[in-house]
Amino acid sequence: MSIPSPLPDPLVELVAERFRVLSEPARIKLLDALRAGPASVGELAARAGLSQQNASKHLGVLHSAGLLERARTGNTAQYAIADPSVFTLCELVCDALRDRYSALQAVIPPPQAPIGR
Amino acid sequence: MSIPSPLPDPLVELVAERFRVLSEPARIKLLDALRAGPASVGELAARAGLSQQNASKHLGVLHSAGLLERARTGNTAQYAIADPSVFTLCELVCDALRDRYSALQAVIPPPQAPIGR
DNA sequence: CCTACTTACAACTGCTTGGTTGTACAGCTG
DNA sequence: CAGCTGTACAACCAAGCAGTTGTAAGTAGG
Repeated sequence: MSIPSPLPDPLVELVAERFRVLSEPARIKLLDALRAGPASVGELAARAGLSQQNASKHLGVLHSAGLLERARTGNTAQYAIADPSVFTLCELVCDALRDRYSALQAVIPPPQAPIGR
Repeated sequence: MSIPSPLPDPLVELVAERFRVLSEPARIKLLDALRAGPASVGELAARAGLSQQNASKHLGVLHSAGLLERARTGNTAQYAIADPSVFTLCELVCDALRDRYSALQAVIPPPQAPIGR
């Protein structure tokens, strides 16, 4: 374990910030869209079902967070994954969610889909 | 890869929600405090440097998210980690952050600590 | 029974931020 | 040069949430 026991405050902030960047459905969709490979803003917006402005905004957030790389080629901007660990994070969460809900499904007489906040 | 390619919307929501729960420094501190083992609200509040009400509130959030287990014994409430995967998540983020900042340190003539938003 | 203690909840405030709208800027094309 | 396309930025509105304050409920102890 290379992590100090009382997490220093600055590290706590950075970790929370990283999670905050990933806490938005639109950004998860964009990252998901990037699983198919690098693409332009318009292409990603289409894949994720977002407006061009909204996609650009969220891509900017992901880029400033260091999760994406940007490459401008002529008139278009190519975004690509800069930190592949985000996929590992998402997979871990998906596994945990699957475990949780399968556990729930084993307990509840399920009347309907468990989705609904 | 057991994860569908265009992530279904409900799953996207759940993943984002999980990250949102982890996107708060106070909650990261509480989880960090729980690395030393289960403890009462007051104890955790002290460890994390939070007020009792604030700690209770955030512990409630973590509990509703399924990350913590609650056990009331007499007058006190014992909270414990229910989903150890959160630690894996935090370690992954810490590693990624370390990589990122070491990469930055290799580029920048570092005048000072790179922490500072 | 009365007091002290621990936990949880409700109300309030201020800040942050997501999505939209409008627009500016840069590059390609004819 | 003019028009079109792709991208980014700024301003606005509305919703959500963190932290505080106050307090209620439940338990243990004298």
